[in-house]
Amino acid sequence: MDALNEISKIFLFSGLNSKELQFINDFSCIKTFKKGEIIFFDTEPYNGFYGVLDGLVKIYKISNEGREYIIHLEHTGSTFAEVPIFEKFENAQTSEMVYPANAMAIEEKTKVIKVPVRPFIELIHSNSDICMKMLASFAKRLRFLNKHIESITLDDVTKRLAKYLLIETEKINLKNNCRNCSVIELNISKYDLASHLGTIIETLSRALKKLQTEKIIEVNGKRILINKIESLKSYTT
Amino acid sequence: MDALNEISKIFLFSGLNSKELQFINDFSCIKTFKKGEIIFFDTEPYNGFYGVLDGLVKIYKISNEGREYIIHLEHTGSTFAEVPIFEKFENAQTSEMVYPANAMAIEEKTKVIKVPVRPFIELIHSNSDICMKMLASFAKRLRFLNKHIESITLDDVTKRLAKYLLIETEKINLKNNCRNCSVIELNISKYDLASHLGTIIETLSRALKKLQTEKIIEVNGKRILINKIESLKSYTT
DNA sequence: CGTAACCTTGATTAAGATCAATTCTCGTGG
DNA sequence: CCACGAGAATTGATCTTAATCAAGGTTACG
Repeated sequence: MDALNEISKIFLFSGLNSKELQFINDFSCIKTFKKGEIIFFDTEPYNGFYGVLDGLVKIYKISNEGREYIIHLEHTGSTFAEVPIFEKFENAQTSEMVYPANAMAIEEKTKVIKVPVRPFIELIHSNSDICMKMLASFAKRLRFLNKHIESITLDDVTKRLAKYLLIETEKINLKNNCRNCSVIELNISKYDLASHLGTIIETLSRALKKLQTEKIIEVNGKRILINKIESLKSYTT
Repeated sequence: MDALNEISKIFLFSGLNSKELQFINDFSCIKTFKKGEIIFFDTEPYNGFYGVLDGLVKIYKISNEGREYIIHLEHTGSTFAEVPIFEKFENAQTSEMVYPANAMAIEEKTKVIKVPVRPFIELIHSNSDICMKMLASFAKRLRFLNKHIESITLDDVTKRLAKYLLIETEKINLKNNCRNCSVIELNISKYDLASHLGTIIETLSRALKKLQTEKIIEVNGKRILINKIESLKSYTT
């Protein structure tokens, strides 16, 4: 695929003209990671943000006790690690910034683009549309995080799982343009799913079991069949 | 105080010239709330964001079971409920938007300014600086929420409390320009503090007790004396 | 003073983390 | 094609944390 075409897969860059895309392309670099490879650690000095061209990236933290939790899962088109750019803007503490979390490729051949800060700042000043897109993308993430906190604070694990399954079903329906597809193929390991739901694998396993014994879902490895979507929905209220 | 001068207390508007401030002033309205009064509910149709001119505002949600949790506490200078503006931008679902959470004044004579969406969008398009400020403010909030999730997922209540106390101490030191002020005067009720830490008042009470029996702090109503700030810090690691 | 809101303390319970033991799955090499 | 081994997932037993329930104490304020 043509490089500029590929870059425009990133939502943030999707409205740019070819000159602007070329500008991005000149300064950025594209790299492909194996499954399990680290893209950056939360100790590395910050020097640019990333966009997912293909594959799947997990953004996560690890506690002192060694427990991991996943903040975000980033799919094709998403950008990540853009927040520090604008903290720089406010603080001008350019030197001592580090990445805010760890990032790992969790699909084979995950392809990302790395955009350095300086040229991007230039671009953003010359193009107010990209600024608005950035705001929209931040707004979306803020909304997501608020929902996530709400869920972690107020819901038990089974409820959180039910919410996750419904969101995934929604996504699949949207992608396949069907209204009641009922099979979810997990694209992440159960270990990662647990950590994304703010729990551990054993507890996730029991939650899945619970929904299964209630005949709401059927689990078969990474394939989850939704039997009673209405029951699942009533779980989340 | 002069109205324009007052408006410029809002961080987002702090760099605007008097013409722009006048523009904001013409379209916005300023209102003062009593302690405990609701500013908006999460069911109301969305029609603008707010800035705190004076006092303290809690942004919170209530679960079906009636439990409350506080997402943010907004002080003078902060804006809140700006996220939907940019979701509108993306979705154009102008009609069906509601406020994302509830907002309540929790100090007497809390004074807020309400800015309607349309004029603000106009302003933001004509002034790229305000756009960058908005991005900086969103970035700050994203960072805060990520820390918050990390804390809720990985820390126990005492650790969360310790972190809160340290942040407050930091704020007070900054404000009073001293390096080791050791008395915190809580500006919120313990009920609100508990809900802000993602727990309930009884558990908070026990956590405070715990730190007190370890001689790390001394609690006297709303006044908390920090005895051993180093011990407190070591709690948070 | 009296009452309501706020806070503390104790006893009990429930959810989920931890620990430990298997079982399942799948890729690799013999 | 099968056997093996490693990582992934399940299951059970136990323990810890914090929520819930209940009672009593404090404070503020009319």
